[in-house]
Amino acid sequence: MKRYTVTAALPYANGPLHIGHLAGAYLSSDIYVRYLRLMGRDVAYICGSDEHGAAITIRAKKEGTTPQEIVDKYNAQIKDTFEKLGVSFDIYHRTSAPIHHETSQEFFRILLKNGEFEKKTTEQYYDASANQFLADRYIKGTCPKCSHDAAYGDQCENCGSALSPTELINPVSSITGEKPVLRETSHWYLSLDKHADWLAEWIDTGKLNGEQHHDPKEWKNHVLGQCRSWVGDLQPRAMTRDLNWGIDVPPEVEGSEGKKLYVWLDAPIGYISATKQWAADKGKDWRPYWQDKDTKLLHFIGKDNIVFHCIIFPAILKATGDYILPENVPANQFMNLEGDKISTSRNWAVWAHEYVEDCAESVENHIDVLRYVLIKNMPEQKDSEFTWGNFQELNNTDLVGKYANFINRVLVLTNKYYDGAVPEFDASISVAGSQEEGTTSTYAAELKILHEKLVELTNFIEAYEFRAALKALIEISTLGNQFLQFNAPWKQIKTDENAVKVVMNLALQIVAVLSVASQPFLPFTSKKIRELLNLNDLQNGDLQNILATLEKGEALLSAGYTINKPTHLYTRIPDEVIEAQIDKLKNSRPQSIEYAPVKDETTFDDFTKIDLRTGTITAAEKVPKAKKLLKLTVDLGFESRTVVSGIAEFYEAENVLGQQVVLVANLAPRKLRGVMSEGMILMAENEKGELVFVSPAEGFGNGFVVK
RNA sequence: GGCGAGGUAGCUCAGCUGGUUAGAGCGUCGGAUUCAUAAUCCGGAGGUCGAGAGUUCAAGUCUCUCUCUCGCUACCA
Repeated sequence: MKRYTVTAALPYANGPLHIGHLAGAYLSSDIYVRYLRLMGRDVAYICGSDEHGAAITIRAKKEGTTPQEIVDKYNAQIKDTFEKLGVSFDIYHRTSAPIHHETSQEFFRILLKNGEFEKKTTEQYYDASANQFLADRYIKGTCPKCSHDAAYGDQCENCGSALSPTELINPVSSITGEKPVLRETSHWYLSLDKHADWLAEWIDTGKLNGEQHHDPKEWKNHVLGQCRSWVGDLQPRAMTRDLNWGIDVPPEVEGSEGKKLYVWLDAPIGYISATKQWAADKGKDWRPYWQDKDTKLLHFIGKDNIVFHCIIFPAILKATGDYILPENVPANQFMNLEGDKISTSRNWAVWAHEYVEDCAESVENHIDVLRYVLIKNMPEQKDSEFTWGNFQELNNTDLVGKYANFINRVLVLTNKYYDGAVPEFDASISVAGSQEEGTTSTYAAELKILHEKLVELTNFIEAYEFRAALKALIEISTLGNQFLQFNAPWKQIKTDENAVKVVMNLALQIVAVLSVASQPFLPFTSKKIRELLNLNDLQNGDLQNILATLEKGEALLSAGYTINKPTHLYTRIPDEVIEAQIDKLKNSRPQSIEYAPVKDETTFDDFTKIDLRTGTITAAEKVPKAKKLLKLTVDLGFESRTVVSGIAEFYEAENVLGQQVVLVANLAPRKLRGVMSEGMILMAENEKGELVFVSPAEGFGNGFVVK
């Protein structure tokens, strides 16, 4: 392989990063890329902000500002956070950049020219005063079937009929309240179905155009599973939208006015435009990084993005021609936090930018500690869990106890016995072996073992097994600790000074290896160890160099070389720091609960049209083939009703018997999953979407009016 | 309900194409040691591998059924 193009998922520029993001796509890619560079490989590490789409417009409206200000704010914040965390992108770009707009439009032009699009014209309602097309659910009107006057453009709530907006009588825009006009709108659909066959073969066998492109066994199980479940049923997908915040469809294309590119013809192409910008900045040619078959393309993402990176984007790349396809998409699953899902709206998260500030004082070497804990718990094969208790434990045992302690004891002894100089030694003197207590070994044999351990670590990285690689790193320090323990130089120094020189020289070589091997995982620590050893900062290719040196049986630090005095790389984290973080998390309420806005004013007369009655549930059963629905029988005193209610996630059928409820008694009946529902039970819903019955006082009686 | 991924020692997880007494780290118990940030090193205990059935000389590993968790999806009047 001549070169690598490594991408990390583009963060959406409408909020800050949390630990789940880091554990998902960014630390894994950063480890991999740092490793590639240390191996002297040619690599472009690409990322940037995804800055288009409706969510950003909506957020801008909510905050009373412009989309541009939103994306400027979060782009700057995210970029800053990545830098502080040591995520070593070659470029962190943004999709609002002109070069990206041009690149995306160019893709559109080529796809159009290649006949990959199918243009479909439909009539859609257009709100002239809001100056935009209206999505179906933003249109209200009178239902042609039951004359209900508040039917939505896709469905009538009253009779349950599926509608199309053009069927509505007297349609009204829910944005402005004005009458929308019908306008023809055309969109370009990518014919994904035409690509189904080669995609299926490519996913299943790794073959592309009859040649072996990659080994599917190297892909993760859950990634392959997802892909296979999608590739069987591919439909044409619209690649344009009627939006006002995004990339214009090329203006010379007929009917392009007001059309924007769909996010999947925008965001992933951001990888390419970012590469172009990076290449231009460096005076390089971008093309080989995306078009040369000797380039290995890798997408690091979270599991929510699998389908797009494994199906849709490859289809786009191949349909455009000239482009290479990803050789692997090592997607991670999700990281939970303290037993619960990470949630932005519930503010249940450890925010990266807050950690960077908060723990700078309380946790020594805090960035690398976080990196260590997140990598150690990376959700590689299944969802994983971050807890502050585990954070403390890993810091105190692995980093302080094993890793930093080993380095510290070597440096202390070297300074004590040899005034900081790497000792000369006699290679023929045998020492205790590091592998098992009571064995004897030689300097050369131990150096060989060290080399093997290092190779093992690199193999894990090559296989995208970063947790295992990190474990291998700690095992190198354990190897060192065992070696010291078995040889006990602090005793030996009194009896056999020459043997101690062999031991200490080798121990120093282990520290030197750690200074390099740590770099992909713990870059700040690596730099500090280099300083302690009085070595230069690492250069590209250094890992490859030390592997070659060790393989030849040569030392990394030569005798007589002088190192510095030790300092503590990590320190124990006391309980108070952890308790403070847990308190912070548990006391953090959502910054703003998203209360539903109060609806438009209504009249007393309108309100009295609704007939609310007290009732009691007398029978309940689950509706088959539905997760949320219970079929209930409600006693209204004068009659009994069958009601289907979406409460099965919160109430078991047997537990609602006898439950007193308030029922909307004059609601038009509607079929739900094949069962006719004759009314609606009133429920209160909180910000988490949890439902609870709204009930009269116990024993009040059935059939009475609620007003 | 459909599809996908998971359910392995107290905790966090490894176990590739089925093959000797099921592994690691942490925690726990016991011991050694003092160069080191009460860190290190050695040893012990601890699992009917979600449940049940089947295939096989042999199953954590394959098949079927069920069950729980997570994600996507349908369903919430």
